[in-house]
Amino acid sequence: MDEAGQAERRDPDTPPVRVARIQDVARLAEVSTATVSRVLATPERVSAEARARVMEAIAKTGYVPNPAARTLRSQKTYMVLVVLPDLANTFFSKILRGIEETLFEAGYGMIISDLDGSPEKEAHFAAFTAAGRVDGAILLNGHLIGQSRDGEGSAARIGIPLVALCEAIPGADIPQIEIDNRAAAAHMVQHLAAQGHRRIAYVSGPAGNILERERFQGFKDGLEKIGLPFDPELVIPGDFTIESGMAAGQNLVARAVRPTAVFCTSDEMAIGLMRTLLSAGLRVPEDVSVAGFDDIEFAAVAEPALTTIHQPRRELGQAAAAALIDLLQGRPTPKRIRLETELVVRASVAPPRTN
Amino acid sequence: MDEAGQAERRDPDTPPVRVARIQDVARLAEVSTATVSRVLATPERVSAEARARVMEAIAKTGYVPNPAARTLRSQKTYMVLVVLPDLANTFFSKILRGIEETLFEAGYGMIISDLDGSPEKEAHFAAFTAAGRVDGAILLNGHLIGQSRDGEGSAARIGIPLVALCEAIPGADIPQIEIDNRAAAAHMVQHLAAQGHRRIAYVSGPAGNILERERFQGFKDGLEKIGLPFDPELVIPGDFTIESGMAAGQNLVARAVRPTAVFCTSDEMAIGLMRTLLSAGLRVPEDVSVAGFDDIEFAAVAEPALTTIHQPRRELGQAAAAALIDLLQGRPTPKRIRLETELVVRASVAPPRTN
DNA sequence: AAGTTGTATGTAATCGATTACATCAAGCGT
DNA sequence: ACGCTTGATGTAATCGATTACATACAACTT
Repeated sequence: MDEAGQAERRDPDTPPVRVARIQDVARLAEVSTATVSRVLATPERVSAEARARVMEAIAKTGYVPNPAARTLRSQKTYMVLVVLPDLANTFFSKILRGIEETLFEAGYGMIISDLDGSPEKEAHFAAFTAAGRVDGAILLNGHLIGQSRDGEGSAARIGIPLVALCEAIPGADIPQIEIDNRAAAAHMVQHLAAQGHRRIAYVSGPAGNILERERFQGFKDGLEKIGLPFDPELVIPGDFTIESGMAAGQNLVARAVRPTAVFCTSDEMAIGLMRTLLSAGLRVPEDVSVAGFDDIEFAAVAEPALTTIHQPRRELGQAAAAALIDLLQGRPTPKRIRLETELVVRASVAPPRTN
Repeated sequence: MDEAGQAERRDPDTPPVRVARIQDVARLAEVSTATVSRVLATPERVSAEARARVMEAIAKTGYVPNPAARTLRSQKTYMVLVVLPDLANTFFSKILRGIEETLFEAGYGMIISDLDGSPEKEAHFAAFTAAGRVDGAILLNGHLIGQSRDGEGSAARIGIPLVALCEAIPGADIPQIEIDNRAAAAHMVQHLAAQGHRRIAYVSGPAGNILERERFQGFKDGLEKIGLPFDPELVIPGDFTIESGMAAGQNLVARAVRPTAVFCTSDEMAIGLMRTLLSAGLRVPEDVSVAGFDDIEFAAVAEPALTTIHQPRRELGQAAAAALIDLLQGRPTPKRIRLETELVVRASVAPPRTN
């Protein structure tokens, strides 16, 4: 025999936990291991009597199949990788919960990878998937793993099922779950215009980001629809974070001629921006109206409460997980799912002063 | 032979990805698989020449060890389970990031389980750990898996290394990483008193929660130190959520005699409470001072900016992960690590009006 | 020179499931 | 009654690593 057999794992006072193996169940139920395996995988192919005996033996022994052995043989991990750019970002947490819920119900576990802007980590996770640690992946980061934003990727070749969530991945032939960012942004501009605003600033997301591009397009669509010219002076750079929102606020405060409304492409930026405006003695919405995007929890309790675009985050997560599961189990999957957004009107937007 | 050999995974247009196996590396390097394995695990036990050949073969083939096979044989998963009560709670995200960072550097992956208050899920994850899917677990939920808050648990018997983070687990002989909630709460009360407050309300966490118990003790400690009587009337129930903070705000608004300061045991409650007060026409801090606990990102940008207790969340996560890794690798681990908190003074607390 | 020790490597058992294939009995058509 | 299908079950190969044990050889001792 090998080694010390079933030695305790660490030290003598830890009871030597013997987990039941399929052999133990088979012996107890007086069947072969094949039958036990079949009871779990394809119960209809086992006689009722044998099935009952096996089930009883499983209950008695507390048998749980060893996932490593199962994976090794069947090449299925029942694990899904979720790749996201920043775990600490509020926006993702509710999405993650939606994903987790749906995966859990289907018997899948979730492994999270926070890319953290590090190519090194990305390479690691590319290897991760390649090594067969997961059956599939949900990508929230807007590009394939191991692929530069514009270059050729390796993840597609890895050949595990992928689903893109929120940030569509151009050119990738995988299911995309998203909202209509462009239409939602246009909608917001129209709302601001309907309140009487004519000088509307735009606080952008990070350059190159697909959400940013779509929302920016929507911003311009909105201006066009209401017959306003696009003024590059009114575009303020941001990157979706609170800090960049505060910086954008400084930018505004420093201006001689200020816009009457500011459309921030994330709630975090809107809240940061409002903070700066208020600290500088400007009032929202009396002096400047502010609108956000996402409808995170804090949007409703900000002061003033934030007018924004509601994204069904939990549902987005659920839909992505469901799509991936369909893919994994060989069911047909729509290539694109678009969930509805909603304009949420709160106190941070009001008609401009008419003086 | 078995089945269809190395058939493509899904459909014919997916290139049949052949991942290199240890055999392939061994053949290419003209050594046995044992030597390849040793190069990876104990390079010092392999001659320099053989090692070089193997390394080259690994690079050439892009070999990555199959984790399922490795786990099956060695009983090590290089996976850690993180159990938390609510993934959607802002408070946890930065902690998770700290955990992930440290685990990643040590070559461990992270599986997240959102308990979501469901005993069913808990049972599932107890089985999860029992089945050997993870080497260890970090518990943020304040009790052992599969154990009721006061009852006997099964997780301890499962025998995998555990670490408790934030919510100490009384009676469990495992490393606990936390802050001194009691001292921090007392500190805040003293700060409020130093500003001149004498009627200080307390918005509690969920009943029975260990954080709540400690902070409540600290609240009473603080009162005692400054010679104020404890008044049960000034305790308002909450559960750490924004919503409960808003409800607590209603409670205050409805009172004839209001406290001059409110200490909320979470920032989320403080922000919700301020929302309600402001909506009711009360001013913060002019009419009521408000203090929080945690120092989440939004505390600094709230209006008014929130005075609170800063918790080093990332560091807490890192410390917990490091402790678990020590445990997993057989190094000695301190039974209790307490990280420092800091009182962050912002605008939401001011001296009470003297009229 | 024989014995001892140590180092490097190979051989093959092993981890615990899944599953292709073999076997066997019962049911059925003719 | 004979062959054939169908259904239930068992046997054993297999997944891809790790690692106990065996072996081979070089370097020292005495």
